[in-house]
Amino acid sequence: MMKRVSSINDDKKDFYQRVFEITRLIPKGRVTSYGAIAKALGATGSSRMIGWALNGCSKEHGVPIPAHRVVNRNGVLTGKHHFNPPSSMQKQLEAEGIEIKDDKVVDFEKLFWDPIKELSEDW
DNA sequence: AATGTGACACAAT
DNA sequence: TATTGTGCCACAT
Repeated sequence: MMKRVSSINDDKKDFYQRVFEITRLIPKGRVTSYGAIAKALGATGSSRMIGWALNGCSKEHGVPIPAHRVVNRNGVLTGKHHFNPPSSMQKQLEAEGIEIKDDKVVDFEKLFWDPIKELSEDW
């Protein structure tokens, strides 16, 4: 019988879990975008859901979710207002060596970490 | 049940 | 290049 593989699962419930997994996989000092994660999950165009999922990450105690490494496709820290304090997002990024200028990630393209590219190795 | 909102992204203007 | 409108899907009221 088919035991559910972690990679292939249509349960919506796992969608959030999937987002957490990928977010957790973001290497230190790197960033990714909501759209990239959505695409990696096969939910292209549903990038807004990523934000919703991450919104609950704060409540997922026990597993640290580096949500601060997720920004929009423009490299802007759009979700900083959901941190407390909001400035902590930039602070954490800077602590990892990421430079922030005007709420934007410097060299975003260079620091961008594509989940699909990484996941395609094993998945 | 319907409507509005949201941590986005893309096309058109 | 910047703004605006539309699509997307889940959740709150």
